[in-house]
Amino acid sequence: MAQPQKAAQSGKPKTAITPTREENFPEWYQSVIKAADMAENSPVRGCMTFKPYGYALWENIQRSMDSLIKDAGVQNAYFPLLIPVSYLSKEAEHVEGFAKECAIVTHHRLEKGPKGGLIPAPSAELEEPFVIRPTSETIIGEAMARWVQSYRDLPLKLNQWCNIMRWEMRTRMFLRTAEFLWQEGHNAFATADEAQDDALKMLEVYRSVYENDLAIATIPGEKTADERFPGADRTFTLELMMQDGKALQGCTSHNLGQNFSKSLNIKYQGEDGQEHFAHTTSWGFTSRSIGATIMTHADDDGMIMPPRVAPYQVTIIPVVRDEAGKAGVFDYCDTLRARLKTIGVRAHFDASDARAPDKMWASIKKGVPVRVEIGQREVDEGQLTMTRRDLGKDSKKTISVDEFIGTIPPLLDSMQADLLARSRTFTDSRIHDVRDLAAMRDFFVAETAGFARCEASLTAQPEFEKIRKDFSITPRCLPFADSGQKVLVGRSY
RNA sequence: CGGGGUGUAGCUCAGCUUGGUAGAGCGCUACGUUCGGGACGUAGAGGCCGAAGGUUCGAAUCCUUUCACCCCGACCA
Repeated sequence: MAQPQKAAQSGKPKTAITPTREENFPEWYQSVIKAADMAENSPVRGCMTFKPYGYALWENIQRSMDSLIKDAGVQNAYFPLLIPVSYLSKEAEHVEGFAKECAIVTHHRLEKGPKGGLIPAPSAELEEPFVIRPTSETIIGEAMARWVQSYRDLPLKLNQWCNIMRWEMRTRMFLRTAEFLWQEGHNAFATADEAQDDALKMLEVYRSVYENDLAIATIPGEKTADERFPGADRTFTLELMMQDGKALQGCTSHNLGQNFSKSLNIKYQGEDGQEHFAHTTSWGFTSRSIGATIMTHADDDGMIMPPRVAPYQVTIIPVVRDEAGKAGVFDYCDTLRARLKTIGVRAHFDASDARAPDKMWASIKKGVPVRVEIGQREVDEGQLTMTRRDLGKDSKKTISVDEFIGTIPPLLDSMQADLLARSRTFTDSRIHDVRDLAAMRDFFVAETAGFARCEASLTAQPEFEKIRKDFSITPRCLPFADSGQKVLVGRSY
């Protein structure tokens, strides 16, 4: 657990999280997650446990995204976790990048082994093993092939919320774990144009969630040929800039053309009476977005939740001096909580018997947007004392409850806007134009440099490969904003 | 999969070189005084030292094997 630094010893301002971002960004990141009680590593290799507070954030993200997906005319469905190995073989061309890191189910029963303990029963070996889905392209494609007969069956737009398993070599909480949560959309269309429009339309859904809900500035663009999904004609992405200057791929939306429909046999009879292969898209957004939210907004005192998706938007902390006054303060707090609920503000009344300062720090580390403190003083005056998490203790002020109730919704909105503006300013400030590869090399000497933007043709020069290796950088995307003429290059997660 | 590191209390770690039967801080429990940006005192609970073998009168400590995790690479639909 991160302990507060003793200011007297260190001579630095006291921070709730150690180390600080500047001292050690990766360790700071882990500490923030722990201090906010969002998640922990599980006993299972490479997997993590979403604790209630972290899962509540995911649920809020999910709720918002799900609504936008449905608005786009997509229906939710659910397909099996286990996929017959033979299905993966169907897309032999993509197996290279696809099936290597799968978990495989080979037995259907356990029995007592010779050393005690349970082992897979040799007599219960499956004739055809299953893989635990690393993505559901094949099994959904198999269904689509049966469901699509006529052009009247198109477009067919399906989405599923589920877990995925990829046996990743190196894992990091939220950012890359062996098992993770996501949604995967799989749409099929009659024409190439529709599929292309769709890939961009779903990317726009993701942009909306990142910017409007998570308050994270995005850089929409297209992946370069080297970076795109092997089975895709075109891959679109939102690249995000984290506080350490590294890129995080926020999501992907693929125009798969007819590559998958041909290998999975998704075809339809057109108005012309002829058979045609469908044009498909796939698009995914994962629980990595939580990692992005942390690395974008959190500071050296812990998490900062964007109000729109914050599990709690307000924490109410009672400050009680003696048992005699406790009931009155608690009633006052609970009444406030109830009033906030009626105006649609998610409030948490911390009635636990922890000490008031500990409750305050818990609220800070969890990143609750607004902290309210209520003691006998406030009760007597019909007031409350509030502090904004993003501005810290200097923003502490005492106002009437009525004023608070009247101003809290717009206040949360403006905090949301402030966070996005801050993220946008930061992102823009770390993008630097470079004219040539020598300038690029100079730029990346700084560990936290950010992104270099240059003519796309520069990365085709042989010397680029060397820079790429020397600094562990990759082309992140061809931003739409530059009409695909320029490329952003940076370090990434 | 290559290179390095670590497994001892819920957490972070000391002890291991020079074998002698378990330690600290934080956290937790109880009581008292406290309580508005991280309180303090007193008294407690809590560990077959990652696992399996071996050496020894005796192993957290030495040897062998094995498993897991972390960091740096490679990988990352």
